[in-house]
Amino acid sequence: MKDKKKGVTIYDLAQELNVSPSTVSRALNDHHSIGENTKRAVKQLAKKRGYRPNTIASSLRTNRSKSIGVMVSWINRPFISSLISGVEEAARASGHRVIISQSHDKTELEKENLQALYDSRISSLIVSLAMETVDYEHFDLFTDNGIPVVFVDRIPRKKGIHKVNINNFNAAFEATEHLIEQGCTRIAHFGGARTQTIYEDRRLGYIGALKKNNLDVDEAIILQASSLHAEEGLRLTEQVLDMPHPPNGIFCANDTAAVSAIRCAKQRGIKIPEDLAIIGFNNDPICEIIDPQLSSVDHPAAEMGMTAVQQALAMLDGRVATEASSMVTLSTKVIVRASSDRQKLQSRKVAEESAVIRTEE
Amino acid sequence: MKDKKKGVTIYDLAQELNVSPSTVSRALNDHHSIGENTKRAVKQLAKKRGYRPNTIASSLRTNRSKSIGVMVSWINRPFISSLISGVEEAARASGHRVIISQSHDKTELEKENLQALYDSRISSLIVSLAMETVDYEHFDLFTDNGIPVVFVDRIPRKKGIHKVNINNFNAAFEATEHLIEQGCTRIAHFGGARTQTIYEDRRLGYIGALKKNNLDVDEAIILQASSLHAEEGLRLTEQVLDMPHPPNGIFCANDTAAVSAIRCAKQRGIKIPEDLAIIGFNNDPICEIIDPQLSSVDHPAAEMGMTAVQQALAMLDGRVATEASSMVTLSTKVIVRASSDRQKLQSRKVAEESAVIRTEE
DNA sequence: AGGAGAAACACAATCGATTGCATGCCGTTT
DNA sequence: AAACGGCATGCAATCGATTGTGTTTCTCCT
Repeated sequence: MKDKKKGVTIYDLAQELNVSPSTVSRALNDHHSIGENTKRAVKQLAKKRGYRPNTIASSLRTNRSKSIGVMVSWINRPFISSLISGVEEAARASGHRVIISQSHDKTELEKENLQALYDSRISSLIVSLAMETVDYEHFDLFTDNGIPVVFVDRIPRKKGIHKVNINNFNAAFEATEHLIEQGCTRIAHFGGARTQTIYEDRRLGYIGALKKNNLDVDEAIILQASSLHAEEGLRLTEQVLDMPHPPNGIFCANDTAAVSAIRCAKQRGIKIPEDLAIIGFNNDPICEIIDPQLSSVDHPAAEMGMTAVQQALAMLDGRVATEASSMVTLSTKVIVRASSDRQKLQSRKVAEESAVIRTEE
Repeated sequence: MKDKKKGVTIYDLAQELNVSPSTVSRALNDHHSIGENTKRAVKQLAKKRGYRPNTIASSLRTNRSKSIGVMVSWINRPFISSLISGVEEAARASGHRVIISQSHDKTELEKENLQALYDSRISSLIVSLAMETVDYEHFDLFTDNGIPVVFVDRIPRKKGIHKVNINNFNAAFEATEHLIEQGCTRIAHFGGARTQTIYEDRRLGYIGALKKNNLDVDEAIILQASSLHAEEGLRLTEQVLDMPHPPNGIFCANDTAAVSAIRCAKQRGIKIPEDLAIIGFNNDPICEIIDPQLSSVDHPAAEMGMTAVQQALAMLDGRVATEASSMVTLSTKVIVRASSDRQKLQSRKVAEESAVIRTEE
């Protein structure tokens, strides 16, 4: 009975009800100029016939598609995949599609794929920058055309943008201070590319904690890698442990490097946390797997993704001006585990900064 | 000088070159009926004016969009996120977008989101089933309308479909036989929902290996969980270790459960691998983190994603008939690590089955 | 009673690219 | 010289929904 081949259009419905397609369209969109009876009849028939709106046609006409672009470095990383998971959930709840794209941490690829996303007429864009990226002109393509851009996690060092992040300075400060409380007097730091604000902020937070507690800031044990993967973590750990005066604590800007540090130290027979206390960042699943378990700073990854979507939607609705700037800061927690727990606290220390939304300027 | 507001269209180009829009369209698509000079002129001007095709308009007219839908259970899982990473890469290389969707392992959500993907006019669909899913009628929406569907990893128990997977039977067989070679005489198995072929096949492979080696098949130590997460792994491990005659080997259908098994056994002072040898499945990053390191079966996750895209594209091009069925089987490796290595081999055993593409029937 | 105004709907243009069907032109064949 | 065929291009319809601008028909008010 039912036509399977072609989809039902508003024309089909219009014909069957002896009204015009425009009436059907308006009825389905709850336009005020359509009578209640008509609306009811249209909607009923639409359901009966299994009408599905052609989003392509709608997009063409309105020049806006219900899709959100997501640009990240790599999808297959714990933090990023959780973030995207959150984005997908929030997007779906509001009837949006999610189009993903990877930059592989390369600016060139970021640019290319951004162009492709633009060509797809995405309604808004959520971005975590490629590690390499230091200038942000390629995002003007979107902002100049009124397409909301929300930066997440790896955000530009720039004013006048919309962003969702955590307070990296504070988080690093607290993580470092935790090590100090555990009696660490000489703390090394393994950071990422300083061109990325998150890594720079963590470095500054770390230094801030040292200074507040009257500890020396020794540049020799403040190391950075362009990519903090396992091998780099190993290399950096060996470097500091080979020093005549090695550190008794390490604050790593991610968990991957911290795990490498633990493994390297264990292999050398160094006791963790007695001789060397270690804390990471991200609270990846591996934190609970490694022995001793790794202390870390917990990120609300999925929540960041959902919040970013909400910000983007608010801009689309005009509730937030696209030209303005905004910042949502989510809270973090220092999770204390065996790798840094010299007093066997086995507890959690909560950074008392709750989520804050504020508009700059 | 340049108009920033509105995009350049083929009409703009046509006007400037004093040709018709249809000529411009054909020239850009390398249609044979357009002269070489004209093509050159059109393409040159297109580049000069920064022309970007309106994919929406094109999609409306042709009723096909260059986008691939991906439906998975959860994005934030190591295997899945690697798979998607592969999909994205292959899709981008062929000029396609990737739209993602999560089923959260629930059939109901899978159906809803599938409908949304259909409404988005995706050109093809790549699916890893929700754990719950046991009937597959909701995919007819695509197959009946000529939209290629490629199943990956968690595939239907059904003929006449297109799929990309691994040989789960063989992989499980080899993993189990590896444990037997290490001297295990009583091997437990932790599996997933038997309604999912991958878990059923692994179970059968495990049983096959036992039988071939004349070992008893004891249903009491063949356990399954609807979702093999960490807590379930712990529960199952306790269950078998509490038995009067506990196993001396465990083959887990995923690494998460295997890690739980290791931790549980360690806590009880059971020696691994001497008293209990353990092997997992997936070769997640945690395998190298846990102590002792976990043996596992390596999946080519990203490659599976890329292959699935290639299959979908082949169907779109007509190189593979949509109504036919096909299967691409990728190779797996048993990775031997400390958790099962009683002879301190520290080597890798490679399943000698290389990638095979074959068309059924 | 005359007109203002609103309620409810129809008409037709529009978004930008694609494509079947002409059309005009030139060269070649018979 | 008529006819045919192919090459290069133009014309106009089309995809399905949206929306500005009418056009009715009523109601209400002074």
